[in-house]
Amino acid sequence: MAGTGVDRRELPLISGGTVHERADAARNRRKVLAAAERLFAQRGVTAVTMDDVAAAAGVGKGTLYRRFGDKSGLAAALLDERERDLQASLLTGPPPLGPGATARERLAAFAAAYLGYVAGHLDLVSLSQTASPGARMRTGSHRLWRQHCRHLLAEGDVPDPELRADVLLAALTAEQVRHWLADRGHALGDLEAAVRRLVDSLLG
Amino acid sequence: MAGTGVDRRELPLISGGTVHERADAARNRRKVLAAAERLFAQRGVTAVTMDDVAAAAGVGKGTLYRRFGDKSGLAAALLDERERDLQASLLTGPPPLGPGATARERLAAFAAAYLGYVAGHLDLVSLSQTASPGARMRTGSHRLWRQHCRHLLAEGDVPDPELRADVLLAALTAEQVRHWLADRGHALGDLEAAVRRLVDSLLG
DNA sequence: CCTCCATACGGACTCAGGTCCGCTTATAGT
DNA sequence: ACTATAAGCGGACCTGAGTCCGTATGGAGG
Repeated sequence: MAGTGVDRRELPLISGGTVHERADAARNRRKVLAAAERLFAQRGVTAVTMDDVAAAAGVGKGTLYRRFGDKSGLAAALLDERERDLQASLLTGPPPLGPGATARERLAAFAAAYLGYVAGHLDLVSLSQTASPGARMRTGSHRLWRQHCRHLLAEGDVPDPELRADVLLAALTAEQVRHWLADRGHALGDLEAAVRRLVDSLLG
Repeated sequence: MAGTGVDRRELPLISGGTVHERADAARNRRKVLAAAERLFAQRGVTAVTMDDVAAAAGVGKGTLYRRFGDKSGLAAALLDERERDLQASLLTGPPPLGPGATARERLAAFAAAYLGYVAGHLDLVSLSQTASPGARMRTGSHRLWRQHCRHLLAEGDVPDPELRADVLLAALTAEQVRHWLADRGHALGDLEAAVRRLVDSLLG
């Protein structure tokens, strides 16, 4: 979570708790995110190239790549802000998403909420997951979702909680959700109900 | 299953039950598959470009793409033959893979066998699944695996058999399996056992 | 205020996947 | 055998992702 893109070397948390980011760099980062958001909204994610973003932001391509690593990093950075709400709800929000409900209830609530999040930003999430193979696992936020699921599954005293956390998240990939919604024509509500039942099964 | 690549218009089954394939076309198809197999074995899948394959096969790039659609199609064609064994076992082989065992036993056996198949051809399967987004769902063989799972799950009287079939296959994506094996350092045997337990949960 | 250099910039360049289209040829029909 | 024609061929070409490297500059230390 946190970092607004960038691979390994940590950089400013989103709020700007600057460890040492040059002013021009911060300005460019903001320009790029704003331009990307606008272009994606206007033309659709797939129709926008990295050159487009760079040009619209009035920035060189190198800058773009230095900041965000690759296209999926840019998508992750844009999603970062939107994930914040969900993440906060999990950690400190009211039940059933936050602490206070049973592990079973919390996991079902998480799965439903995560499904909604993915469905609500399909293209962006898809991009962040599929731009490069294995990108999905490497996002900071993925680690958080994963840990949350693992934790709740372990509380439920299920075998292989870690692996089942991966299974649950693998089931809710952007491409999988897209397939259910678009190719299979399922309604989001039906999916949500089915996913809740699935969680129930996973918890034995 | 069946088609040796090619997008929509069906073409010769692998054995060559020619619906109408020109002799030179068949020859080129074989040359390409042979060259691709050799190059992939020699240099590793990711280090081989489509130009390499075309050149090694003594064929133009256009021919390559006409035959196999895209890189993932080429991978699928190469896997085709290796899938055949597993597919035959499911349909007509001895239990527990084939008919004769309980749905639960058969599904556990399938999951374990499929895991082994994916792990045994990680790079190729990965390529066939990730070359283009959504490629995974569109393979002929995927439909077969899916239907098989759906069928067994339905026999087990589980809710949402179709969706759970997708979940099971989503859990056994090449990238996911690679992550478990390489990044997480799990042993294939442990994974197999865990996947069997997972199937048990899925069947209530 | 000045200097210095780590940090950042930008755009030319490389590389690989995928498309296009004019030419060639296998083969069905006569 | 002889066409006519649909199927196939090949490689030049296009596009877009990601890299490289010479140049510019923010800002810390003097």
